[in-house]
Amino acid sequence: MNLTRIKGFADVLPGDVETWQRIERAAERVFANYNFKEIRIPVLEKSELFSRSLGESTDVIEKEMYTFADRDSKATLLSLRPEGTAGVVRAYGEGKLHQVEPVRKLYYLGPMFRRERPQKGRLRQFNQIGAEVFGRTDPYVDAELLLLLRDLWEDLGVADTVLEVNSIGCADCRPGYRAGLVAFLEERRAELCADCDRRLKTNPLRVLDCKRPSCSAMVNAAPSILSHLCDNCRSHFDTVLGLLRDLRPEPVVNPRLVRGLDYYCRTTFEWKAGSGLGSQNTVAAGGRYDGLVQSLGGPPVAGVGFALGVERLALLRSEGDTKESDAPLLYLAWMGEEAQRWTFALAHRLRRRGRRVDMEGEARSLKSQMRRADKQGADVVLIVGPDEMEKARALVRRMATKEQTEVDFSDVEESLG
RNA sequence: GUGAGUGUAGCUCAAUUGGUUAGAGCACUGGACUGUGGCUCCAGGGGUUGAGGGUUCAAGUCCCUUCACUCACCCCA
Repeated sequence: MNLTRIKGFADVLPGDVETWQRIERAAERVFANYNFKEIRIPVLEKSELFSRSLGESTDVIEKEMYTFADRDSKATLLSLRPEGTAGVVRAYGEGKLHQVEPVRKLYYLGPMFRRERPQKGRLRQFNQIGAEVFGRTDPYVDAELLLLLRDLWEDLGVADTVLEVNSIGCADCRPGYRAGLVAFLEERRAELCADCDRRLKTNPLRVLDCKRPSCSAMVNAAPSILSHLCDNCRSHFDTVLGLLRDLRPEPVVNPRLVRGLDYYCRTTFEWKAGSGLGSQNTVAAGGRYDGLVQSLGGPPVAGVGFALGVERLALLRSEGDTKESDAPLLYLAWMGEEAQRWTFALAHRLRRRGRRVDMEGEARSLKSQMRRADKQGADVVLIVGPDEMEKARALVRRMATKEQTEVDFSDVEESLG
């Protein structure tokens, strides 16, 4: 093949699709339990929506977006969405959803696009299932989202996960903490790795989760965000933790957990896989973004949400997967053109009654047809050849028992439908 | 974007120091059984050795480029 798929874009072939359907159905079920409604939004938006939402200096905006000028207007740059929150926030404000009902619990699923180096669990077109709740500032929603995710793991049989939570404060307390952290790091600047030296200017909080041992050791001595939270953030976070006490596994408080996108405040979390994903092991992540809706021109309502990577979830449960079984298959085996015409018409009638039916299109030996019926898992094979056409009676073979009976043509539809 | 590794049939893998027509298992198709699945046996189809170029009498094997994948960074779901 000369024409192949482009780098970082994947086909999901039959056999793998079932895993996806299983995940999507489980998600739909769980979201319904928590009274979330689905929202569908475009994959293409004005670039400015993302840069204003995620932050100009984030990697996603600076070097990972698929951005281009529309054909008829060089002024408006468009981008394939790199994540879902910005678009949902936009739709929430644009649709004036807050006017009808101030609290909205929404979810979405679909492809996102980031031009990164592909590797396991990371593609340039990848799929996310995400949730956003607008209009609630209470800590109970934060906890509700995490419980919802736990329900989803349970439904899908995903074990061996770790939930890390943190609070990164709000507009009142974070600036003070940030200044203190920067001062602390400036003093030890010589010891920082090259990446962290850069982070010190662009996003100092990110120094906290540098994986290098030298930086990590230094950060241990750095001031912790959790001891600098204002009273409101402190009690919000404590309530969230209290509500999660019965979660298994119990959440790990990680004061160094910092999210990459600018809009987060207060509660942040990451749900990681213990094994099976390599270094890209975050399956779901999210947090609170109270100022975002308003900063994008919407009403002054709070927001919380998460996104989970469908590909990563699929990798976690690709082995020993219990696929949802298809309806039983009825296979029509025929010999001779007359029988073919008769079974073709019968297939049509049975399918309209909701039966899963298949048959060959070209003449094959009965043996071959039986073999294919078996391979496809048919529970019943109907055999019709010249003899049966003559007698107007079809042979019905039950595959599991090899039991074979004759049925009058006039009764076939009723007995198989 | 940086560094390293791996590319042989649909899948898992062979192929001597560079040496004949690149093999095997599984899978697929057909037959043994003129009209009966799973087991067995037999046969068949399927390869630009990822692609392009170079060295050589001769390249799956050596060199260069490129593409894809994997791992570690960066970053994120």
